[in-house]
Amino acid sequence: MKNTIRVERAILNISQAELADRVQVTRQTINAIELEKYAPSAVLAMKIARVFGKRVEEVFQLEEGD
Amino acid sequence: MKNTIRVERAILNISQAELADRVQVTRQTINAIELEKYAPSAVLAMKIARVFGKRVEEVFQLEEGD
DNA sequence: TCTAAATGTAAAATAAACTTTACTAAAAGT
DNA sequence: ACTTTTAGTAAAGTTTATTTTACATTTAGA
Repeated sequence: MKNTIRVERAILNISQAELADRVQVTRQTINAIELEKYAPSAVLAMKIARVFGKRVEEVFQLEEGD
Repeated sequence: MKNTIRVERAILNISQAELADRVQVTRQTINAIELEKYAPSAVLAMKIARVFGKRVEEVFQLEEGD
């Protein structure tokens, strides 16, 4: 699954650690998702989208293999 | 996490098995999510919402504890 | 340049999602 | 009433997400 977390973070100008803090996960979890090492849970995806003031589908996009 | 899968299924008039089939999981997985025994992955949540022609946030809602 | 902040990474452990098989019960159709 | 479809459940197993600790690298600022 693709995502635009890096771009959204840049817009808000917040670090991975700051985002992690706001959605209550570790910094490593945000890093792994941002680098697409794995896909988040729906709960986490929704929290992240909410921080960015966007819909889940605007931040995360399904890919072929998903 | 709450969801309106049952209602959306009723609108489309499809069974849990039919939905499971369309999003490529087992019937038990749909049943468990529908009964809120656990929350789906983001990938699955997006596929389910897509079947219903709705946004993820329209089908799934974060709760206090999430 | 020196330092601090931010990011990338990795291994081991835990938790949570999902599968498989299988059985029960309810609901709907005939 | 009988049969079929749909839904609920459960235990054991596999896979994936997330945490923890820790260290290395890059970026930015003073």
